[in-house]
Amino acid sequence: MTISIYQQGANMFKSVTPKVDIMALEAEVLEFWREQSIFKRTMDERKDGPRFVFYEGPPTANGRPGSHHVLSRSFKDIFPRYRTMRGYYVLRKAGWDTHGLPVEIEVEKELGIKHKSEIEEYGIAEFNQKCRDSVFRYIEDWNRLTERIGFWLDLDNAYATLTNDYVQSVWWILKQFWDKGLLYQGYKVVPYCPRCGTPLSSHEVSLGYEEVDDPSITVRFKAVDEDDTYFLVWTTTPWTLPGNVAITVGEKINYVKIEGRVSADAPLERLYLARDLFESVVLPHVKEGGGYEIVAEMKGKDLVGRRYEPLYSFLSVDKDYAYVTAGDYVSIEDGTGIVHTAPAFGADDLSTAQKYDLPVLVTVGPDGHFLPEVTLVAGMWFKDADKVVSRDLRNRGLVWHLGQYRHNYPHCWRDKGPLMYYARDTWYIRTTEYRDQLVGLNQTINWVPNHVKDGRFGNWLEEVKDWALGRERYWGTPLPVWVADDPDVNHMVCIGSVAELEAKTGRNLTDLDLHRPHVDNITWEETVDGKTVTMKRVPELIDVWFDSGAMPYAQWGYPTTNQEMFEDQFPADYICEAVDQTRGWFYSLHAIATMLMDSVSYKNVICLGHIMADDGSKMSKSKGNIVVPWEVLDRYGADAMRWYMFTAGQPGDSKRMGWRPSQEDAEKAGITDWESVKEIPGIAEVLRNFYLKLWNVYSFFTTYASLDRFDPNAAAVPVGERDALDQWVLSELHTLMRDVTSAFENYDVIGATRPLEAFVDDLSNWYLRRSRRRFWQSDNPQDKLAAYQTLYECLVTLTKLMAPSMPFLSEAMYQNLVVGVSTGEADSVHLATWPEYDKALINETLNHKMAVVKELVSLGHSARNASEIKVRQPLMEACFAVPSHEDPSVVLEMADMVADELNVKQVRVLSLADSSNMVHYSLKPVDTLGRELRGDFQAVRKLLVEAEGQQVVDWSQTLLSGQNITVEANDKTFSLSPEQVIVKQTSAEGYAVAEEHGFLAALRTELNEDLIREGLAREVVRRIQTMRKDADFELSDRIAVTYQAAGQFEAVMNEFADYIASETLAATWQAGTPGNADFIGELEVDGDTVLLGVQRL
RNA sequence: GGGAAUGUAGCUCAGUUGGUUAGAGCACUCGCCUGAUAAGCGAGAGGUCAAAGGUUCGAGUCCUUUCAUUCCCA
Repeated sequence: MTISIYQQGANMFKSVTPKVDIMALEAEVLEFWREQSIFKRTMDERKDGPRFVFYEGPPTANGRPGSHHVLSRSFKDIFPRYRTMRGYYVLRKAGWDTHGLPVEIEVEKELGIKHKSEIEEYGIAEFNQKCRDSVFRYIEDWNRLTERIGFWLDLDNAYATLTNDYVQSVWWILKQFWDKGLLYQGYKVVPYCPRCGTPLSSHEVSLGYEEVDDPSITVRFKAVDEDDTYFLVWTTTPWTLPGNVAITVGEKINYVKIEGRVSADAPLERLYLARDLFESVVLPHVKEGGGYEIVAEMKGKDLVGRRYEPLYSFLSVDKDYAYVTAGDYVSIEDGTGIVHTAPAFGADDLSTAQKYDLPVLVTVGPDGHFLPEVTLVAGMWFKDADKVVSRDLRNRGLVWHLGQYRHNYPHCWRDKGPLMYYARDTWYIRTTEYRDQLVGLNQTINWVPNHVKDGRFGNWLEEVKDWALGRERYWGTPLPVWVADDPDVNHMVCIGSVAELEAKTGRNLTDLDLHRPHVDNITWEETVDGKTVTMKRVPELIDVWFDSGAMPYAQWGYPTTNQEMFEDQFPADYICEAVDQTRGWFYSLHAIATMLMDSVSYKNVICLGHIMADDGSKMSKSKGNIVVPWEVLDRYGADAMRWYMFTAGQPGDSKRMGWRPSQEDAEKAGITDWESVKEIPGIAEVLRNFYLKLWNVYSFFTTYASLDRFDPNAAAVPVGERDALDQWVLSELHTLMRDVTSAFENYDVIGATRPLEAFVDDLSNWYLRRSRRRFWQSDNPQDKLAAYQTLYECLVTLTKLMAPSMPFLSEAMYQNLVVGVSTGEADSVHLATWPEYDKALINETLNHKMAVVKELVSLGHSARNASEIKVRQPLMEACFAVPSHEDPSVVLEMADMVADELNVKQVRVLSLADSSNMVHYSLKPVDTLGRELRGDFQAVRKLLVEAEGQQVVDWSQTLLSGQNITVEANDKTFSLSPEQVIVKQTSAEGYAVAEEHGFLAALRTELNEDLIREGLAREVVRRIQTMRKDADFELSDRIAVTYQAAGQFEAVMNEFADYIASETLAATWQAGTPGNADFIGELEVDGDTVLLGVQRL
């Protein structure tokens, strides 16, 4: 590899320019990883290490990967990289989800097929082959993106849910459930299109909502045990009334019995309905001469069990029915608070039927037409029966009110016809039997964010329903149940492996494709109770979520193959997907592991929010607000995009992402070169504020370290003998190591990333800025070495701390800083050992002191600003005050640094004596005083805060000298200690001052001749430096200076000759005409000028 | 219709068990510094903490209701 930034074997840092070509850097790192097989080595070299198990939630490769996949794949990558550095063996097997309806729909579109029946005409084998061909259509895109963003995943050994090994494992799991009696057949209400003869997925249903007018009918259900008394029931689907088996109330809802008549000529009657709906719903429909009054009140639970006369009795019924049931889905938003219940045509209705063991009356056939037995509407299209049933009930005096109701109702997205909620016979898994285990095991899982555990996911488990497993489709894992073809023989078997099938059939089925129609063609004969029957497979496939939830076992083909691999890799330590998987993969993994292994299948899970468009709306192709990941990567690189994903917000929150300006806005504004102006501000900021800042520190270090031939293997200067600034930055570094490590251990990604930004800022803008001169000095080699060693440790440690999050930059820096110059170190930062912090180096007091110093220096700058005296002009003195709860001695400890930073000769703490004329005091009680004083707190607080004049000076100085003060409020006397009152010194007069939160800086602005001349000397230095820069001299070039000074500059150029010469690396320094120098410049201050000539030597 | 999450400056986000004058970065304006920096430093402006009630000496934080957005379920 020809990598400019790595210089192998030279035993010397390669000097790095301040400019970085991120694209080239990342390409080179990728090439390096590839050539050295670094990813493979992270696994090979840790084979004997402790296990960290990661499961890849399989995506489908029949669509292109989007930005949200960069999000999830970055999060999937960061913890395995961290754990690898901690010495763990992390096997990272890729996986692909390949089955399901979306695949079929794609193929249907391709073939121009509209109806399910056309698939069978086309041929299931051919159709499924098309599906098989389509599922890996974009796998190359996926592989490329996965590599480009640095997601290390073993793509070469990926599992796929369509392989025979995988399907066979799924069969084995189903067989285990079958043997435990967990599989059964029952009804499930699905949105169903009777024209297409197929159920629709929820996604398809959401495509077809339309506003329609339906009948709104309020029906009298005659109570059996009371004369002239009815339950008032409301429905918008009269056609379902012949299927009625119950009416349902809400247990906690208040109901009333009312007595009266609906109109003058109507008979007297009593009606039950929800109390809250009496006035709003019933009374408006009462006609002239009618009226009702409340005669009794009761709760819904008091009505449960009451019987009524069925409206119809077309079908024979073998179970008890026609009574009042309870359901928590009953609302009093509309209707009457009593719900008509027809289990064949509503999901709530069916769950009530299952709860009460009610019959399911299927009055309509799968073709949408009524069965012949339902004589009233026999053979009629279901929707046409609304009118007939309404008319029939009206003729029988059972309709209390009939109107119209406008609402959104789902329609088939293919043929636009109304959907029918329809109970289909299907297979279930009895997950309800495991509810307690599901809930209990969930409590042991670490959820990020935590609220999902007891919120979205926990609630779902609490109310878990039996898992509807069957699908009447073509492309998927076939349900391995074979039934006798003779309806009189009740015999079924579940097949758990190909071997079992071979035993049954006596055939060699090694080459059998475990999909339809090939599996359907496998039949055999058995003798049951003396009858010989043919065993045929049931037509169903299974829910694709079961496929994905089976991956801990099926990715290894368990138990037929790889038993030891499975045991080694179960359960997962860590998985990560977006929040929509709570009822998807998170659930299917959890449910299967609970029922099969009595175990969790993952111990830690990060549940990510979605990526939204810039305005918070959904990203969609039709809106054109999709952010294509490749465009982001090509502009900002993978590290920046990853870092943005990690730091932009809480993992569980949705993130907004979009180009600004948007293409649309750019066009409106007449911008023609949108491609060159567009930005994603958040990611651009990552580059500016973190990546490039770090790069510049790195560039500074390598530049001077190679000039000075710094040897990182030299004996270390003991930390105790290093400069306070070194001790401070190392203390911050080890604090950072501690905090980042603890965040990684707690699956806290923000905690593992954001603190690095703050540290790099400190490193660059405080440590390095304050230390620069130490790298250039020539008279104190030990201090210089200490500075190099300190900065080196910071940079090397940073490469390791950010290796999991920014794998490319950290690798590039590590190669140059470590691999190039030291032997015996890991070949890649990703093979390196995670750095352990040294508790002894963490000095919280020092960290706090430096924070105070930075605050005071910042105020000093602020004061200079206010007085308009530039930093180049030295001043005599700076005075500081801190609030009473801070220690002012830090000012004196760090006096040199403060003085230098502010360019003042002397640093002082304001004393009580001299401050009284300079400072205004203000008082404030500590907040916790409120706990003691309770009701008197506000009065005392007011007294302190509003104190003025000599009073506040006396109180403040008393407190500052450590004594109590006495105040009177609410006719009581309070003695307050310095711990209970904060004294703030807030402003001063006659000085340049700045104040914030009681920290105060005051600069003495008075100048004398000495200070002015020194200021001029600095002006000269600055001018010469600028000339050096303009002349493109090298940093180490020596120069000759010739000058011609006038006025006050004459004295300055003599007095400060040595100072100016050493600052500017001037080897010769002489007065004269600079006429023959290479570069000439002029400096003018207050009318005096100096002419400067510089020449490279 | 039910459940969950979110709502703090123009934008992106912090804000510990309730407790200093609600903070930071970006963007904007002005100034400074520049011998590492695509940078840095300082100042200015910008907030009814989604809204309304309540608890409390004290609420961005706790409670109730409402609104908006998103996700899941129906």
